[in-house]
Amino acid sequence: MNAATNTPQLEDLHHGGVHDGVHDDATTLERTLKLVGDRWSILIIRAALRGIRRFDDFADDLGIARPILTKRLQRLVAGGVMAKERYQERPPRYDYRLTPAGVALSPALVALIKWGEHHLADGSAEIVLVHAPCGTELEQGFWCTHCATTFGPTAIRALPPVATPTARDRTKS
Amino acid sequence: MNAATNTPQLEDLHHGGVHDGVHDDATTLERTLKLVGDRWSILIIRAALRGIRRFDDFADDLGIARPILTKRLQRLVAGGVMAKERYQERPPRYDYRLTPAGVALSPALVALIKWGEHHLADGSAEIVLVHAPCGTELEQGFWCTHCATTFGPTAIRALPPVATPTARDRTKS
DNA sequence: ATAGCGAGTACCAAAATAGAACCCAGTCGT
DNA sequence: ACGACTGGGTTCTATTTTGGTACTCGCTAT
Repeated sequence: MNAATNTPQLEDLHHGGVHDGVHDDATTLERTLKLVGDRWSILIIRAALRGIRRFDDFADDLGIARPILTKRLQRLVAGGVMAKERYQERPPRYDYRLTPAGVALSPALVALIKWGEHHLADGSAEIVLVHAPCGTELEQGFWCTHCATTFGPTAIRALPPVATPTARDRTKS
Repeated sequence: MNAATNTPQLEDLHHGGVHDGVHDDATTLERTLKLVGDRWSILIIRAALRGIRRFDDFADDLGIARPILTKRLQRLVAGGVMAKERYQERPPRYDYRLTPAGVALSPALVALIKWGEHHLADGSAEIVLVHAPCGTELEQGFWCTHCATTFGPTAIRALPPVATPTARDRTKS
């Protein structure tokens, strides 16, 4: 097997690999990306985190075509990320707000923002994310409660919850 | 962690606050999403982290149509996430591997994986990410080096880098 | 010479996206 | 009472992006 390559050790990020041809390879990541892995969903979530709730405000703020916005919002609602709520009865009006699951996407958002600011910034960073109470720039990373230490991506390994299926092995020669 | 989920304080995630209507909103996040914000790029990066390097192997592993793969790889290369390298001279052969910037996307990947496992898992988690040295499930989050504490998304605030209102942003009010 | 490999392209059909206009229920100003 | 307005969409068409299969091209090993 091709274990222990010189690459990062995240090498088994989706546990199995060898599939009998079935596409149950629709791993959680793939389904996650189906839900939020397009050019708009993340921006919608960011807008929602900024307090935007109403259809027209999303449309204005994002510059997204309205039919697409409709579909995205529906998908996010179906996926449990946002909830549609009637905020006013008389003329029935609805808005969209993040569910706790939606707010839980913040780490991903932050990771993308920080990555962009670091690796894609034209000139200097546009924004800096800080710890609100003290104003210090926040760090994001991994830590191990057992070792009480932080670490980088190369110290990550992915395990299936129970067993250890072998890594996909495309031994050619 | 995240108390008060219905009033996230990330409300200023891209510093504008009150929106000025201008579309210089091509913020870094938007550019980041243009680069990796589709259904394949993240999966390509995951595959690369698993050690996949060659065109055909990406194609096989992901089940992506080859023309799309070509475009995605080109885009990732152009964006500095991956590098195309000749790994053999005689019949000139190239492969693609992550740059450090590409590896730096791991936090985003991990955030998405963990979110999916937590909020989208059909049944139970498919994989668990662990701290390789000790095997303990990793935590991901934010910390403040000043306060020496960890915190959740509600304690995040976004600031413009120097608090200088970058003239173009002030043009409206 | 021919079969095969690796890394793509060419070509076409199907789907998603963008943009603008339109719809509908309710409400407000006059 | 009547038209304009508001909020939250839908319909329509044009364009772009995807997906799928087949093919090419340079090279090598048989």
